[in-house]
Amino acid sequence: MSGSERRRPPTIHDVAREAGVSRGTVSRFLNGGHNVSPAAADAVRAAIRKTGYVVNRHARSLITGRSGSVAFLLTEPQEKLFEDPNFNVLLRGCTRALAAHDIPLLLMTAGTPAERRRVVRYVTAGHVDGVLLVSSHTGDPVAEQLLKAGVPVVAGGRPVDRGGRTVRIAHVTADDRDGARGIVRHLVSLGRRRIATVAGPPDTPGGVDRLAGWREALAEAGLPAGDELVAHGDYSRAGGRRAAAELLERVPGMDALFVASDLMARGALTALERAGRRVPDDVAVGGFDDSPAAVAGLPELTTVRQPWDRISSEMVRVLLGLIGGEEPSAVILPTELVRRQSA
Amino acid sequence: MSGSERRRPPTIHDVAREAGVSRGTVSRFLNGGHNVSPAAADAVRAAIRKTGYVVNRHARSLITGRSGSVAFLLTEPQEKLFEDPNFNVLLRGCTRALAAHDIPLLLMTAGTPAERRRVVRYVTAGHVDGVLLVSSHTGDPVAEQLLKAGVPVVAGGRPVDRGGRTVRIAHVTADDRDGARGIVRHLVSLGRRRIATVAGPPDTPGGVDRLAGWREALAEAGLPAGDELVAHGDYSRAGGRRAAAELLERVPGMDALFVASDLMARGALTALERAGRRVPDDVAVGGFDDSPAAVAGLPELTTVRQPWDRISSEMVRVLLGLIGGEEPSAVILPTELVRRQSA
DNA sequence: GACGGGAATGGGAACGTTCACAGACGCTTG
DNA sequence: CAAGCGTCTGTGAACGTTCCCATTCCCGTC
Repeated sequence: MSGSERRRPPTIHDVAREAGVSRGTVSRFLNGGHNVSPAAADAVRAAIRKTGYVVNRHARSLITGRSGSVAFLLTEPQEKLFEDPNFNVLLRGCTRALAAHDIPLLLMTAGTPAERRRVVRYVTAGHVDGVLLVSSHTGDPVAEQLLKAGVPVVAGGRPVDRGGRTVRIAHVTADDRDGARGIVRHLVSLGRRRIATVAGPPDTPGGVDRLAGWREALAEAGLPAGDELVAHGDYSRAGGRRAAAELLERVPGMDALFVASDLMARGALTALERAGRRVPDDVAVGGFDDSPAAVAGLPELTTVRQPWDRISSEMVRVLLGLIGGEEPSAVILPTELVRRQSA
Repeated sequence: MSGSERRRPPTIHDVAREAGVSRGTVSRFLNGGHNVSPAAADAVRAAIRKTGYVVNRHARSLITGRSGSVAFLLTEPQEKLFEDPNFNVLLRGCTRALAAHDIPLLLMTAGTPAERRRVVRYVTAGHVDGVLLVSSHTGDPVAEQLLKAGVPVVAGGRPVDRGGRTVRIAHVTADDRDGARGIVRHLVSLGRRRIATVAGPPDTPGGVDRLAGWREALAEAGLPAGDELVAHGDYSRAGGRRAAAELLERVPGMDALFVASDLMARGALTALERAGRRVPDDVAVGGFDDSPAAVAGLPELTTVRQPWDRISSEMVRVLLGLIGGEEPSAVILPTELVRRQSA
């Protein structure tokens, strides 16, 4: 078994000979079948089956200038990939959506400056046709460089600049503000009146928009929404615990808490438990994401479901459109309130 | 900004002209620099910097027959990727290790038969140079097909056939048996005498080897290790809960429990809590993996750390060796006992 | 029956690299 | 000084595909 030679695979030439047609015809058949007679198509089909032909993507890419592959680029430090379940769900969805188009996904991370350089060089050299960009933070230098180089880029989540304004990048995102408004309204409808929030970092769209939704829902209900009711976390479990503890100290009478991510919410639950508060009796808790963390312990979290399947499939759809020459577009998808035990 | 033309990138020819040498010299410089005079090397280096040249991998691959990329292949149903944190850690490690060699990683899944066909066709067509295979189950048809086609494959974890014997695939794994023996010895040293176990599925190496380690440690200590002390889970949280509940019914007097994965252990803790058992006072619990799940709740789990960083870097090392023509080898890495609250 | 036009086909050229080979050069050795 | 050898260099060929153009064929129309 040692020197197991890999035989030279059949080429388009072999198929053409087998089918009794020219390379050109086979190539046309492979690329949509336009201007190929039914008889020729049948012959080619049979020849492909017989020879076991598979197109050589390198040769194709060399001449078309397209690689037929797409990068999934994570511009957060790599650890994030594992702390935050959302990245995983997105990665799964994109892999699946791309597989349907027979497009391979290259996984790349750009957490450090060195990685960033490597990735930018690789991508701008044309080794991928487009980039699915995932990053929760703002002012991403990679995105700018790629855009400037004319590489099709679709961001997952609303890409914002340091001022919180939307950057002109094609993107797909859940309607964070509306989702937050919805779950806070739910808390209000349960009769809660002192509703605090653990927001995300102010330099992330989730941090900004979910906080805005919270404010709006409280304003609607004529309830207080002052800054003393807001603490910021970093989307980690520990950050959620700290922020909730801070709020408990500051607002001992709070009877509900909206946390901007499920993972932080789990941390917040720990803080509430330690402080002797019962959930949901003393404090109702709402999360965001409907990530695995939502049901990874008791009580299960009432939360806002982000439509990850649709987000990932839309990201792929928009990216392929961009690659095909369409104009950048933004897609905002509705969220869904998921009621469980915590509220 | 609409019709943003991507300029034709510089080729090796441009570099050669700029440096005043021939294509051949530039190519030799790029591929190790053998037989290139220092003067020529300097000129080429400068020319590359000036032109911003990046090698066109497609053209290179076309002639070398190598793609310069590697697939990370998950042969479990995709959902597994998200339920089981180990896959994530492995994925991160492999991405990082490959990045150091400037080798892109293609993420592929082969959960369904259709996906399997697609992947096998893609890989055997030579579109990747090798495969990092991750699968916890046995009798993997993909692995066999790839091996038969002469594709370099390295498995993460011990690849076993239906009889539990090691299959002849290069692989890298933690020493599951030894790790299990170690943590069970620890339980024994705490004075526990009725030590049950939630094992993994019997068709996985983790299921077989960790169970064997449990048996051996108990035999050493002269403690009972009968089948009534064994329940099987499926590596999911819910499975762990069910199995632990079953054991509680069957062996009410158990004072320690070794669970073959952290995730299942978290489920088992839920079952113990519901049954009113205190951990670790009434029942000491040991896990396996040292995954994020271990510290994702209270009590934090005493567990067996798998050396994921080393596993992934060794997988990459072995795979690159295989690609370079070396013989398949197996690497078994030691584990480490991590003491926390649960035991 | 000549003509126009669309569908189908074949084959040369090109994509950007590596490989193999031939040759030039400089040094050591007989 | 010739021969031999290792180092360095340039050039033509090849990799397998798509693109482009020229050509043929068929059908409908004037």
